Amino acid sequence: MRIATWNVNSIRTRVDRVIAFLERSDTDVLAMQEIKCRPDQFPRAAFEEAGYEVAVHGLNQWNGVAVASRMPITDVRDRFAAQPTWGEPPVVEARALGVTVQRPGEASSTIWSLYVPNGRELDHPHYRYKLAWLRALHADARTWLAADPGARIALVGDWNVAPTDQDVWDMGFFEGKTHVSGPERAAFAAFADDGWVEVTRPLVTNYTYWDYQQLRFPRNEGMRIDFVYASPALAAAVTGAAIDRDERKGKGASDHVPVLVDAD
DNA sequence: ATGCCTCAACGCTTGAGA
Repeated sequence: MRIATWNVNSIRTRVDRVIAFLERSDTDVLAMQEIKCRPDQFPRAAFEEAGYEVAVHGLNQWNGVAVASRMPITDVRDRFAAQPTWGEPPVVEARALGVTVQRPGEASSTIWSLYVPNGRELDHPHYRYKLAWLRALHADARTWLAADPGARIALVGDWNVAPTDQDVWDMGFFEGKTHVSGPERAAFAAFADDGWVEVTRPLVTNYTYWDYQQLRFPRNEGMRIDFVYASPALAAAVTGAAIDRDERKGKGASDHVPVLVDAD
Protein backbone atom coordinates (compact mmCIF):
# COMPACT_ATOMS: atom_id res chain seq x y z
CA MET A 1 0.00 0.00 0.00
CA ARG A 2 1.08 3.55 -0.67
CA ILE A 3 0.55 6.06 2.15
CA ALA A 4 1.05 9.80 1.74
CA THR A 5 0.83 12.81 4.03
CA TRP A 6 0.42 16.39 2.89
CA ASN A 7 -0.27 19.70 4.60
CA VAL A 8 -2.50 21.05 1.84
CA ASN A 9 -3.03 24.56 3.29
CA SER A 10 -6.75 24.78 2.43
CA ILE A 11 -8.42 21.88 0.63
CA ARG A 12 -10.95 24.13 -1.04
CA THR A 13 -8.23 26.16 -2.73
CA ARG A 14 -6.13 23.09 -3.54
CA VAL A 15 -8.64 20.36 -4.43
CA ASP A 16 -7.70 20.11 -8.10
CA ARG A 17 -4.01 19.73 -7.27
CA VAL A 18 -4.75 17.15 -4.57
CA ILE A 19 -6.93 15.01 -6.85
CA ALA A 20 -4.32 15.24 -9.60
CA PHE A 21 -1.67 14.15 -7.11
CA LEU A 22 -3.73 11.14 -6.01
CA GLU A 23 -4.21 9.99 -9.57
CA ARG A 24 -0.62 10.64 -10.59
CA SER A 25 0.95 9.04 -7.52
CA ASP A 26 -1.28 5.95 -7.19
CA THR A 27 -1.69 6.72 -3.48
CA ASP A 28 -3.98 4.44 -1.46
CA VAL A 29 -4.32 6.52 1.71
CA LEU A 30 -3.67 10.27 1.90
CA ALA A 31 -3.54 12.06 5.24
CA MET A 32 -4.15 15.79 4.89
CA GLN A 33 -3.49 18.63 7.33
CA GLU A 34 -4.63 22.27 7.39
CA ILE A 35 -7.75 21.61 5.36
CA LYS A 36 -9.08 24.91 6.81
CA CYS A 37 -12.76 24.01 6.64
CA ARG A 38 -15.63 22.20 8.33
CA PRO A 39 -16.83 18.79 7.09
CA ASP A 40 -19.82 20.39 5.34
CA GLN A 41 -17.41 22.60 3.35
CA PHE A 42 -15.07 19.77 2.34
CA PRO A 43 -15.09 18.96 -1.41
CA ARG A 44 -16.07 15.35 -0.78
CA ALA A 45 -17.55 14.68 -4.23
CA ALA A 46 -14.25 15.24 -6.02
CA PHE A 47 -12.60 12.55 -3.89
CA GLU A 48 -15.45 10.10 -4.28
CA GLU A 49 -15.41 10.54 -8.04
CA ALA A 50 -11.71 9.69 -7.93
CA GLY A 51 -12.51 6.51 -5.99
CA TYR A 52 -11.69 7.59 -2.42
CA GLU A 53 -13.64 7.51 0.81
CA VAL A 54 -13.07 10.53 3.03
CA ALA A 55 -12.99 11.11 6.79
CA VAL A 56 -12.93 14.78 7.80
CA HIS A 57 -12.40 16.62 11.08
CA GLY A 58 -12.58 20.40 10.98
CA LEU A 59 -14.13 22.96 13.31
CA ASN A 60 -13.58 26.25 11.48
CA GLN A 61 -11.06 27.99 9.20
CA TRP A 62 -8.12 26.99 11.37
CA ASN A 63 -6.30 23.64 11.33
CA GLY A 64 -8.44 20.71 10.23
CA VAL A 65 -7.35 17.19 9.27
CA ALA A 66 -8.70 14.58 6.88
CA VAL A 67 -7.92 11.19 5.36
CA ALA A 68 -8.83 10.00 1.86
CA SER A 69 -8.64 6.26 1.25
CA ARG A 70 -9.44 3.87 -1.56
CA MET A 71 -9.27 1.08 1.01
CA PRO A 72 -12.48 0.75 3.06
CA ILE A 73 -12.43 2.89 6.24
CA THR A 74 -13.53 0.79 9.23
CA ASP A 75 -12.97 3.14 12.18
CA VAL A 76 -12.52 6.89 12.75
CA ARG A 77 -11.37 8.83 15.85
CA ASP A 78 -11.23 12.62 15.94
CA ARG A 79 -8.78 13.05 18.84
CA PHE A 80 -6.32 11.08 20.94
CA ALA A 81 -6.70 10.52 24.68
CA ALA A 82 -5.78 13.54 26.80
CA GLN A 83 -5.23 15.70 23.72
CA PRO A 84 -4.48 19.14 25.17
CA THR A 85 -6.83 22.06 24.63
CA TRP A 86 -6.16 25.56 23.38
CA GLY A 87 -7.88 28.87 24.10
CA GLU A 88 -10.59 30.14 26.37
CA PRO A 89 -12.99 28.47 26.56
CA PRO A 90 -10.73 25.44 26.07
CA VAL A 91 -11.14 23.69 22.74
CA VAL A 92 -9.71 20.36 21.59
CA GLU A 93 -8.60 21.58 18.19
CA ALA A 94 -8.99 19.64 14.92
CA ARG A 95 -5.39 18.46 14.78
CA ALA A 96 -5.64 14.65 14.96
CA LEU A 97 -7.68 12.14 13.01
CA GLY A 98 -7.15 8.40 13.34
CA VAL A 99 -8.53 6.21 10.56
CA THR A 100 -8.36 2.43 10.30
CA VAL A 101 -8.35 1.07 6.75
CA GLN A 102 -8.65 -2.53 5.65
CA ARG A 103 -9.19 -4.47 2.46
CA PRO A 104 -11.13 -7.71 3.06
CA GLY A 105 -8.73 -10.52 3.83
CA GLU A 106 -5.77 -8.20 4.48
CA ALA A 107 -4.23 -6.77 7.64
CA SER A 108 -5.71 -3.50 8.86
CA SER A 109 -3.64 -0.33 9.20
CA THR A 110 -4.34 2.74 11.30
CA ILE A 111 -3.23 6.10 9.95
CA TRP A 112 -3.17 9.16 12.22
CA SER A 113 -3.23 12.46 10.34
CA LEU A 114 -1.50 14.90 12.72
CA TYR A 115 -1.09 18.66 12.67
CA VAL A 116 1.20 19.52 15.57
CA PRO A 117 0.73 23.08 16.94
CA ASN A 118 3.17 25.62 15.52
CA GLY A 119 4.39 27.05 18.82
CA ARG A 120 4.71 30.61 17.48
CA GLU A 121 7.48 31.92 19.78
CA LEU A 122 9.58 30.22 22.43
CA ASP A 123 8.06 32.40 25.18
CA HIS A 124 4.49 32.11 23.88
CA PRO A 125 1.80 29.97 25.54
CA HIS A 126 1.38 28.27 22.17
CA TYR A 127 4.89 26.84 22.54
CA ARG A 128 3.99 25.25 25.87
CA TYR A 129 0.81 23.94 24.22
CA LYS A 130 2.95 22.44 21.45
CA LEU A 131 5.18 20.59 23.91
CA ALA A 132 2.21 19.35 25.94
CA TRP A 133 0.52 18.20 22.74
CA LEU A 134 3.56 16.21 21.59
CA ARG A 135 4.05 14.67 25.03
CA ALA A 136 0.38 13.68 25.31
CA LEU A 137 0.48 12.08 21.88
CA HIS A 138 3.64 10.24 22.82
CA ALA A 139 2.05 8.90 26.01
CA ASP A 140 -1.06 7.74 24.19
CA ALA A 141 0.85 6.22 21.27
CA ARG A 142 2.89 4.19 23.74
CA THR A 143 -0.32 2.57 25.00
CA TRP A 144 -1.29 1.64 21.42
CA LEU A 145 1.93 -0.29 20.97
CA ALA A 146 1.59 -1.91 24.38
CA ALA A 147 -1.97 -3.01 23.63
CA ASP A 148 -1.03 -4.60 20.29
CA PRO A 149 2.71 -4.92 19.59
CA GLY A 150 2.01 -6.26 16.10
CA ALA A 151 -0.31 -3.42 15.06
CA ARG A 152 0.32 -1.55 11.82
CA ILE A 153 0.08 2.12 12.84
CA ALA A 154 1.44 5.24 11.12
CA LEU A 155 1.73 8.62 12.85
CA VAL A 156 1.97 10.95 9.88
CA GLY A 157 1.73 14.63 9.23
CA ASP A 158 3.11 18.07 9.86
CA TRP A 159 5.13 17.69 13.06
CA ASN A 160 6.31 21.30 13.02
CA VAL A 161 9.69 20.15 14.32
CA ALA A 162 12.97 20.09 12.40
CA PRO A 163 14.67 17.20 14.21
CA THR A 164 18.27 17.90 13.10
CA ASP A 165 20.32 20.92 12.06
CA GLN A 166 20.32 19.55 8.51
CA ASP A 167 16.54 19.88 8.38
CA VAL A 168 16.64 23.67 8.03
CA TRP A 169 18.42 25.78 5.44
CA ASP A 170 20.29 27.95 7.93
CA MET A 171 20.55 27.25 11.67
CA GLY A 172 21.63 30.85 12.19
CA PHE A 173 18.29 32.04 10.88
CA PHE A 174 16.45 29.78 13.33
CA GLU A 175 18.40 30.75 16.42
CA GLY A 176 15.92 31.54 19.16
CA LYS A 177 12.98 30.37 17.03
CA THR A 178 10.61 27.44 17.33
CA HIS A 179 10.91 24.14 15.40
CA VAL A 180 14.58 23.64 16.28
CA SER A 181 14.62 24.03 20.07
CA GLY A 182 15.92 21.29 22.33
CA PRO A 183 12.59 20.51 24.03
CA GLU A 184 10.78 20.20 20.69
CA ARG A 185 13.46 17.92 19.28
CA ALA A 186 13.44 15.83 22.46
CA ALA A 187 9.67 15.48 22.30
CA PHE A 188 9.91 14.32 18.69
CA ALA A 189 12.80 11.93 19.31
CA ALA A 190 11.04 10.34 22.29
CA PHE A 191 8.77 8.38 19.99
CA ALA A 192 11.75 6.37 18.76
CA ASP A 193 12.49 5.30 22.34
CA ASP A 194 9.24 3.32 22.32
CA GLY A 195 9.93 1.58 19.01
CA TRP A 196 8.37 4.02 16.56
CA VAL A 197 10.52 4.28 13.42
CA GLU A 198 10.68 7.44 11.33
CA VAL A 199 10.74 5.60 8.01
CA THR A 200 11.38 8.41 5.53
CA ARG A 201 14.77 9.72 6.63
CA PRO A 202 16.77 6.59 5.74
CA LEU A 203 15.22 6.51 2.26
CA VAL A 204 14.98 10.11 1.04
CA THR A 205 16.62 13.48 1.69
CA ASN A 206 14.80 16.71 0.98
CA TYR A 207 12.94 19.54 2.57
CA THR A 208 9.16 19.24 2.82
CA TYR A 209 8.28 22.92 3.35
CA TRP A 210 9.35 26.23 1.83
CA ASP A 211 7.88 29.53 3.02
CA TYR A 212 5.89 31.47 0.44
CA GLN A 213 7.91 34.61 1.22
CA GLN A 214 11.32 35.81 0.08
CA LEU A 215 11.96 33.33 -2.74
CA ARG A 216 12.44 30.53 -0.27
CA PHE A 217 11.60 27.83 -2.81
CA PRO A 218 13.68 29.06 -5.76
CA ARG A 219 16.56 29.44 -3.33
CA ASN A 220 15.81 26.04 -1.80
CA GLU A 221 15.63 27.58 1.66
CA GLY A 222 13.28 25.04 3.22
CA MET A 223 12.59 22.91 6.24
CA ARG A 224 12.01 19.22 6.78
CA ILE A 225 9.10 19.02 9.20
CA ASP A 226 6.72 16.41 7.73
CA PHE A 227 7.41 12.85 8.86
CA VAL A 228 6.07 9.31 9.09
CA TYR A 229 6.58 7.43 12.34
CA ALA A 230 5.67 3.77 11.81
CA SER A 231 4.99 1.10 14.42
CA PRO A 232 7.54 -1.75 14.41
CA ALA A 233 5.28 -4.05 12.39
CA LEU A 234 4.59 -1.41 9.77
CA ALA A 235 8.19 -0.22 9.65
CA ALA A 236 9.29 -3.78 8.88
CA ALA A 237 7.01 -3.77 5.83
CA VAL A 238 8.25 -0.46 4.38
CA THR A 239 9.83 -0.74 0.94
CA GLY A 240 10.26 2.86 -0.12
CA ALA A 241 9.69 6.55 0.53
CA ALA A 242 9.62 9.76 -1.47
CA ILE A 243 9.15 13.52 -1.16
CA ASP A 244 7.26 15.04 -4.08
CA ARG A 245 9.27 18.25 -4.34
CA ASP A 246 7.80 19.13 -7.73
CA GLU A 247 4.44 19.70 -6.06
CA ARG A 248 5.83 22.96 -4.62
CA LYS A 249 6.26 24.43 -8.11
CA GLY A 250 3.98 26.72 -9.99
CA LYS A 251 0.90 28.77 -9.25
CA GLY A 252 -1.42 27.50 -6.55
CA ALA A 253 1.06 25.28 -4.69
CA SER A 254 0.79 24.53 -0.99
CA ASP A 255 3.84 25.58 1.00
CA HIS A 256 4.29 21.89 1.96
CA VAL A 257 4.77 18.95 -0.41
CA PRO A 258 3.54 15.33 -0.15
CA VAL A 259 5.63 12.74 1.68
CA LEU A 260 5.04 9.17 0.48
CA VAL A 261 5.76 5.74 1.97
CA ASP A 262 5.29 2.30 0.41
CA ALA A 263 4.68 -0.74 2.58
CA ASP A 264 3.96 -4.38 1.69
C1' DA B 1 13.72 25.61 -13.23
C1' DT B 2 11.07 26.80 -9.14
C1' DG B 3 10.00 33.43 -8.67
C1' DC B 4 9.79 38.11 -4.23
C1' DC B 5 3.26 35.34 0.59
C1' DT B 6 -1.15 32.93 1.13
C1' DC B 7 -5.49 31.74 3.27
C1' DA B 8 -10.19 32.53 5.46
C1' DA B 9 -13.33 35.54 7.63
C1' DC B 10 -16.91 39.13 12.28
C1' DG B 11 -13.48 40.94 5.09
C1' DC B 12 -11.20 46.66 2.40
C1' DT B 13 -7.85 44.60 7.65
C1' DT B 14 -6.51 40.98 10.69
C1' DG B 15 -4.67 36.61 12.64
C1' DA B 16 -2.09 32.66 11.60
C1' DG B 17 1.35 30.19 9.45
C1' DA B 18 6.97 28.70 10.23
